[in-house]
Amino acid sequence: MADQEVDWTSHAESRIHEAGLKKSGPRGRVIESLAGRDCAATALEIDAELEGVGRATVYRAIEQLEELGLVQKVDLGGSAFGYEKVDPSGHHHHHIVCDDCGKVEPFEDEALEEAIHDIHRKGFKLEKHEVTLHGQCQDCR
Amino acid sequence: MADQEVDWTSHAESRIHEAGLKKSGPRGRVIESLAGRDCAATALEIDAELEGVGRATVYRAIEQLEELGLVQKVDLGGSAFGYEKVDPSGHHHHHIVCDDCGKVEPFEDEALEEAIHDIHRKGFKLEKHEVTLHGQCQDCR
DNA sequence: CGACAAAGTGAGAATGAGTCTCATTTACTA
DNA sequence: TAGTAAATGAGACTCATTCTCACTTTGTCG
Ligand SMILES: [Zn+2]
Ligand SMILES: [Zn+2]
Ligand SMILES: [Zn+2]
Ligand SMILES: [Zn+2]
Repeated sequence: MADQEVDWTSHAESRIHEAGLKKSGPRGRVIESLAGRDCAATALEIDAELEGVGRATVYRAIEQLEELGLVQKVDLGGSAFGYEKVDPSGHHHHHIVCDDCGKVEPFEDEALEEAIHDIHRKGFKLEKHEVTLHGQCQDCR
Repeated sequence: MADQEVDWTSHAESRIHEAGLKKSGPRGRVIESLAGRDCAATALEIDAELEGVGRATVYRAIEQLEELGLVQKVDLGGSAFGYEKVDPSGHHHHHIVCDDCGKVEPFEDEALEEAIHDIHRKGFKLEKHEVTLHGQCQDCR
């Protein structure tokens, strides 16, 4: 387990405690599952991975984590959304999707972040952003 | 009806003909509906607008148009996807979504487009991109 | 013109992700 | 330890989207 995972897990647990929520095993396992990945997974993938944890609990946990800004929802082009942990430092990545086979790869780009940071919109308080690049991967050319 | 709509409509109809597809009234009405909007609508909104056109036909038409690059799918954060016409010139916009009320506004940003254009990814042929900014609109502050 | 094949269509069934309900259990707090 | 609010899991439910299928339209060829 990498340091970052430990950090995110305990960070998540403390934010949950600060929010007045109770400690719980099933939600803890959802947090662990998210901590162990470096890119997005669907709610049903997590549900399938966690035997003995109900679907409703998985969705609820993800929802709570999302409200606390600990997890973000990402559209991976398929039929289900993906969810991935949010690094408290603000460090993040975006995604490239192969529209043929569905493969998803994370990427980072500083110039892109700057361009987005410079966008201001009257009447809107901007909080986050999502960028998805679409194309074809090597295997599908 | 603006010039651009006429252009996109006939452009769409010819591309459909070129693709070996047959002329059809119901699909024509779906094309009209998309032509008449300058931002995204959901499939069910279009279906509701077009009395006498079956749901399956609306979805099929959108799918065909999407495959021909005439329409693009956009994730508006809600439960359904939006679809909007693609200008053959390549001119396009992205979206700002209010996560509280769901309001969607289009925006354009040249610096953002340049930053995206400069992104290259080994093993991927990039074809399109989607950018969504999230925040709160004035009414929801 | 017909006649044929391929594309198109609409009603409704089916699918599948996500949400809701509710009776029961668990965690904190006084 | 009792009270209270949060948490849980099974399963019912919703709703966007896809699929099926019998039937119609379109375009082509003779
Ligand atoms: Zn990711
Ligand atoms: Zn970013
Ligand atoms: Zn738009
Ligand atoms: Zn763009």
